[in-house]
Amino acid sequence: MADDKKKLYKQSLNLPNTPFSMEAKLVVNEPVRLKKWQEMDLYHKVLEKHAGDPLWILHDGPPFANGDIHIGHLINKTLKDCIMRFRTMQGHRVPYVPGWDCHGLPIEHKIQQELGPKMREMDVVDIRRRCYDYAAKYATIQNEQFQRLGVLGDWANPYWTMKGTYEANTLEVFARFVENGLVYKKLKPVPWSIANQTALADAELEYKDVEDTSIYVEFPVADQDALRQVFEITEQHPLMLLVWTTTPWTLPANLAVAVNPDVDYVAATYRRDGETRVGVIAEALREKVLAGMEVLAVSKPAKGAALVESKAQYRHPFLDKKGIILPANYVTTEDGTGLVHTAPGHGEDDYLTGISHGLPVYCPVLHNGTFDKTAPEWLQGVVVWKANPIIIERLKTDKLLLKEEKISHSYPHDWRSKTPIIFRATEQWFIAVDKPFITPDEKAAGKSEMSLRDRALHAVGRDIRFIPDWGRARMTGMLTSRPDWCISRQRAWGLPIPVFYNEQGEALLTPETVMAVARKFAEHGSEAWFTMSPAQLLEGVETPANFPKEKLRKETDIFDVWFESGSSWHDVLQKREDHKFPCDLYLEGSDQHRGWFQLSLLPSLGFNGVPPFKQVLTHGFVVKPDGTKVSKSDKEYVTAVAEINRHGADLLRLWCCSVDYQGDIPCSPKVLQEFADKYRKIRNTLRYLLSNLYDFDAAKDAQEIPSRSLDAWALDQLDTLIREVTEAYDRYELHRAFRLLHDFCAVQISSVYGNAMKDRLYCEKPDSPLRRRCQTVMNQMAGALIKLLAPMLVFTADEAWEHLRNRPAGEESLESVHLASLPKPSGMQVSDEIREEWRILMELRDSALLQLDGLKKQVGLNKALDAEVIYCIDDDQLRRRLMEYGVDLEDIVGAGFHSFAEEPADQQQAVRVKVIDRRNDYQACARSWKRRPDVGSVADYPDLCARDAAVIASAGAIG
RNA sequence: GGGCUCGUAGCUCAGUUGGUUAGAGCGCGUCCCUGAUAAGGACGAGGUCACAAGUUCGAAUCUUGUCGGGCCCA
Repeated sequence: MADDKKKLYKQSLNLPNTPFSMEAKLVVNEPVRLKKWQEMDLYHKVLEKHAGDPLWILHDGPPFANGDIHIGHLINKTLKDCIMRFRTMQGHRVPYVPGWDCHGLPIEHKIQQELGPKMREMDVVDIRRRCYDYAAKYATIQNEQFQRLGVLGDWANPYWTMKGTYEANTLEVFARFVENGLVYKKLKPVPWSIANQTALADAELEYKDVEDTSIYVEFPVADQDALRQVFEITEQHPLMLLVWTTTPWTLPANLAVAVNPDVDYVAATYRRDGETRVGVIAEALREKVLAGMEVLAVSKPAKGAALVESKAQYRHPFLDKKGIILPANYVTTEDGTGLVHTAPGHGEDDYLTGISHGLPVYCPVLHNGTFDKTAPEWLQGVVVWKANPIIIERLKTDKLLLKEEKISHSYPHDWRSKTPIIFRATEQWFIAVDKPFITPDEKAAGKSEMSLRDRALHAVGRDIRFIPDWGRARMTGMLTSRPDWCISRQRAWGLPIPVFYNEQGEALLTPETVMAVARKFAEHGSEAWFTMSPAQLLEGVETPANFPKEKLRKETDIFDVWFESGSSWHDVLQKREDHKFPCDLYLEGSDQHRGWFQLSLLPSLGFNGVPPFKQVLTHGFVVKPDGTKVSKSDKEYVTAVAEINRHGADLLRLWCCSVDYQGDIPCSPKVLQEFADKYRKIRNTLRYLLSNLYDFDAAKDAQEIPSRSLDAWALDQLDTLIREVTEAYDRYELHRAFRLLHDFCAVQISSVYGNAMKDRLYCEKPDSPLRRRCQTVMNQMAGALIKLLAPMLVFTADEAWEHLRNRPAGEESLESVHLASLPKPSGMQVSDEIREEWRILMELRDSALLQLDGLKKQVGLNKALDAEVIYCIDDDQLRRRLMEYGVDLEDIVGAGFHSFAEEPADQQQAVRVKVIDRRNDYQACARSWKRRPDVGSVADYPDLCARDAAVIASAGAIG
């Protein structure tokens, strides 16, 4: 009997109900929704929806078309997508064209590996065809994987740097550089494989520990007196620079000796082989180098800078020429003598030091590793590796070898032939960074010439916004120190540099010739370079008399891939419809300060005179939970594809948005696993809201919200949330947006408001104003939350949107939340007085909860519904105001009943709250479970409180 | 070795111009509810703010250095 009644009462409640399931089943459901979006062409629908809105463009940096996407890609694309979706909802038209970097060494190597030795017999066109197919395959695979992540974009029309039109556009940029006079050719040392007689890229070097002979050589000083003055010595023994090298064979190319201007040097007098000599050496290394020798005297120290200033020259140890002393900061006192042998034709450092002081790039070594005719006769035709002992012997004969020793160090090797490489100066193409130029527009505007470097520094310093802000300093540093851009590579898989040579070896390179080739590439792709003759390629262009078309030879070098990817703004922003230049945002990992950001900035400055972007945002790198970097062989390595298949894209997206991307981003499978709780909290909160709105019809049921109510408090909290989340998104602080949203679900809704509203939602008559009021607020909450979550949880928000019965005005029929706009705050005005009341109520709530906990422990009061909350106030006015909150005063802590007492509160507070166990005083209502004095007050329903009796009575009357 | 950068509870984050006992959510522990139920609630324990000096009446916050991590160079 009692059980029957219980059942009956339960059936009379308005319990939550929704088809929006608790279990997300993201892995199963996301692909279904994705298909739906693709079928309805959501991307273009969204663009159409915003047809009249201003453009906002994020230009996509192209990932390399190689392998599956990893967690770094996932972070990058998720941040992009999230930001673009926010901008869309904010009221922008946001077209997004993804792209891929398709040329380059890694792909060429993969193909080499696949082909093995037979590659040598293959035609370059054939090899390139295979490279193309390989890149196309992975660009397509990654395309699908990015779509699976939920990234919205024009996936059917991505840019590929290897497409003919793209290549032509890159050449168009190059043509402008030629026109501006910024392209030139000169010698530069590059890693060179003697075995394969080819230049190598850095990525093709393999460092191995080897044992070499290092020698200490005495370089006789030519202006002895000048240097003696520096050290304040008077003895007339021969003065020598003591120079150390691990590559004796580069001595024939020696042009200078580098010293560190800040290091102390001394002149040490020593005896060797019966002769007394004075050697210049770094103070810190004197004892080590001269150990075992008879040292007679050591001079006062002098800075390296003083050596440079003395302008003293030295005689080359075995050639009839003089060298100079140069300053270089990279000179250390770790090993050697502190005086570094400098051969600009044989090393990167040497080269940079040399050219900055006007030295030629001299390299007497031929492509086969032998000395050429400019080398001394006794070395001509000798392979450099055989030259070491010959040179050492020669130095010994001339008594200029101080000592020799074996040294074990790491030395680069050609990873194919496994042989040590050499640095050899070869002809390379460059872009001048310091040469002033002017664009036609600027000329018309009466501006003056400026170099690429100055333009870049100006733009970075003033015009571009960096997020985080330190990106500016980082890029400024890199721009300040960067050398001219070497744009040529001696490889097969890339964009050919469109230069022709006549029989005299002179280069033909004009804007017209470049554009002629560009037209062919646009039509046939860069294959044309290999399949067509120079005459065909130059169709429509007159060549000078000394460049007869039929006698021309084609350049074999290709472009540095950075020049291609760095010209993407031209292909996408300037050539595609519905784009703009410059764009609003470039967003990549922080390694791209040196990479794509800088190498997009320079081409754009050369072509347009202005940067391609207004803002640059960078994110950090994924690290293991202990903060160290992940490698592919690591157990902590997280595969994006596997994790999406395990957890669903939304969970990973949410995780991406929850971390502060400015620094390192710790990640592991475990981290993601644990993150599922946060997703569930948000999902369940949405579910709770939706499930209490099943019978709500905003058009008829919506209520005014009185200020003195928890509803108004909740609405105000929602307004704050909307404002703060919007602001966080707007500042790209996604993790802040996430935290605000999550905490709102956990605290404001789950713990406070949702909990307090249960009694009225369930027990009141369905259409009671109290209940409808709450539903009015919950409906607002659901709408706003779903929208604010949409940029992050693209699938879940869309699913929830389907179950939202009362959508915001004007958006009722939208098929997807992604077509909706940002929620707006209710605009409700709240007086300071009300705000103070809310503050007091929340404080009292804390106090009451604490007291409830005490009663639970002391007397076993387990249900708050068995307690009464007494508000003790002696301020009549305040009491009257609080009374307006009605049942909120008990529901806010889940109590069964509340009352007021005139007991004075203590001095500290205006109001005090007292919680009393009423299990022995009142009866509990059988329906609402509230324990209160009015239970049994309606004669027909002795087990119900007055409210529930009325509800049942009216329901009975209806039924 | 250089440039830039990061280091606050187990985790993810707040900490305004230096100013009480350094906060939140999650997780964890204990308990409650069983009308959000593979849910929900309450309470509680967790921190030498990487370390060390210094400036100051007072430092998570400013300065210098040290240690450890990351990106980019060399």
